[in-house]
Amino acid sequence: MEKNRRTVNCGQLTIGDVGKTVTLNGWIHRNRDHGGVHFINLRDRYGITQVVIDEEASEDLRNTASELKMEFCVAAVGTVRARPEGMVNEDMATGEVELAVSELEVLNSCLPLPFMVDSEEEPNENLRLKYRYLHLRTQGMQDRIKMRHDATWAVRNYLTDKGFWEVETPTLIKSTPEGARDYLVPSRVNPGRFYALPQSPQLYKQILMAGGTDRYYQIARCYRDEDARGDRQPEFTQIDLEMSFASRDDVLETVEGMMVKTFKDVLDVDVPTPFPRLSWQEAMENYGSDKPDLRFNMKFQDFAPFVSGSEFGVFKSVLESGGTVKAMVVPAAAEVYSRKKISELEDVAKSRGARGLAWMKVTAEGLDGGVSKFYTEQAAAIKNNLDAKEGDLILLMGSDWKTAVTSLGAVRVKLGADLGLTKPEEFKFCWVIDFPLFEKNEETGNWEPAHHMFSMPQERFLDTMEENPGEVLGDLYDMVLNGNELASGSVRIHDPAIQSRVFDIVGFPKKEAEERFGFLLEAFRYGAPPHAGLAVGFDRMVMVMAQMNTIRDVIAFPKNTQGISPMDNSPSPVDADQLADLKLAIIEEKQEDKA
RNA sequence: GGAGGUGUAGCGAAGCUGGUUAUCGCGCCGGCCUGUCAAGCCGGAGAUCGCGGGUUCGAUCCCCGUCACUUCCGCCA
Repeated sequence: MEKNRRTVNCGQLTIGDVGKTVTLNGWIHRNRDHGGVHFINLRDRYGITQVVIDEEASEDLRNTASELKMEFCVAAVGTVRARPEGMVNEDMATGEVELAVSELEVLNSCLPLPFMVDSEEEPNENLRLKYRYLHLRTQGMQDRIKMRHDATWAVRNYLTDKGFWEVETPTLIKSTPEGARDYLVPSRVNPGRFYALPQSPQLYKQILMAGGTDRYYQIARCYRDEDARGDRQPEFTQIDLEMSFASRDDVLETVEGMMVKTFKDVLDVDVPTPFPRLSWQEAMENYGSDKPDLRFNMKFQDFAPFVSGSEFGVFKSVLESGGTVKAMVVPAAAEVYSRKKISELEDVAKSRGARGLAWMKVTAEGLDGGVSKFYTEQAAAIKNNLDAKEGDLILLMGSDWKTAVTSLGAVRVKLGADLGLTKPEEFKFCWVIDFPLFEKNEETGNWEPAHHMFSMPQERFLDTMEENPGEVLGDLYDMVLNGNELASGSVRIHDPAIQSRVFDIVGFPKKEAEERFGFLLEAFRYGAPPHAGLAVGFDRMVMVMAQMNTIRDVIAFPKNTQGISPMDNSPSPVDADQLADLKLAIIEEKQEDKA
């Protein structure tokens, strides 16, 4: 390699380099053999340079050139020359020049490709993952991997400027079964015992606060053994941070600044601050989601005032049983949405537990179609009250509150996509705050932490939180971007007395608490400072920045939805010896079809 | 665990209501070609239509089952 090592890269030659003798290393991107003259587009990470083997070239050289195939890795030595008049390629950074080759060395050949590295058409995802090294060569992946790097760089710069220290925390930790399932790692030295991979560095970062670190961050890998989605896979990356003596607003402002800096540095996009703040209640009432997509409006409105004056019984009984009836006006959708398409929307609502989806279309005269016949008398009032205009579609949802808003919320999301209201190049941040601290488990009737047990109840609930846990709001906050939950955090409990009361409310035995995270509780008894923090889903953030639909497109080596890596075929069985070392045995699943 | 979608040469797709020699583009192989840049022209190879069963005179097409991928629900402190 020493001999034909590159002296320049494939993206840097310009007209000013004409006459120089240089060496390029790269891949055969395109190969155009005209019989006489032979053109090669040589590609590396930095760009593409046209390499020319002239007719006058030596037989040796011409033979070598004719052997070249797609994605061969080669070294080309030659002289930079200006392209002939009229032959300049305006679309190439190096389009004014070309390399007249004097020596060509094949550094490595390439098998026939399973798919075209340069194609407009992407092969299916499984193939992309199997041959990840090839897919990583594509411009799209190169751009996204760079974007991801740029984003980490911006984040590290910003947080360092703000006085944060990056501290690593263990990845072999104690298993804490609440929350997501843990990935377990057996201990050979301590047979029968297991480490867990961290779902987040939560406990450690709080202890860092107790340890006087004051401001901590970490670009941390986290692991959760749950089924994958487009925005979720077994291992993912968080920008985890925590601040001592900080209020909620300190954290929100710090993170807003981090987003501003990151979007500016990486995309040259100016993100306006402060981000709008919605209470969880508002988000649910208006958008039916705790991660509302604010790129389009279509807020829900209360339809209850029109229910009693109508013969439509379904909504009446909903209200009588304490439920909610919501209306959503879809602008200019009456024409586009046929019965069939509305029934598709209804299916979405049903998948979220709704019994149905009522609708009517707004005409110049009044209301038409669907359930409109029940509301003819109130048509004018409805139009006026809901601010619905001719050609609009009104969707109505009646159910218990939670089902009503969440199912209509799902419909809203689908409409946003179908109507082209969710432009990927638009970035609408918001904060969702004031989450309930406790949720009732409908099956057991017990109170459970909505986030985790270390989040602080808001001060006004402190005296009375035992009386009605369901009404207690926590100092919790989520950052939402374009309908994606991008970050989540809270002000933490640092007072052992309050912590103990929270454990009591969720019925978490003191003994068990001491066993699981006694070390944290103990730390709090040694003058731990008040602190607050949050974690940003880094993969999701880069996904939105790169305008992709799945985090797998911004992760170099992702797993598929089955948790499998098609490239290296993990997870895989292990040798009996390995299991024996760990004192583990595999339980074979029973064949149930034997009768 | 559940619901939907997809599965046709190496890749991306077409194949409408059952009858085709299973089509097209890219790639691959061979040949021609002095200025291309998604080069062009001529020729060629390459497909048990995911797999298994069924209906039918006949199935890529219809039905059932199954597998893989994917989207969503459940799950994700």
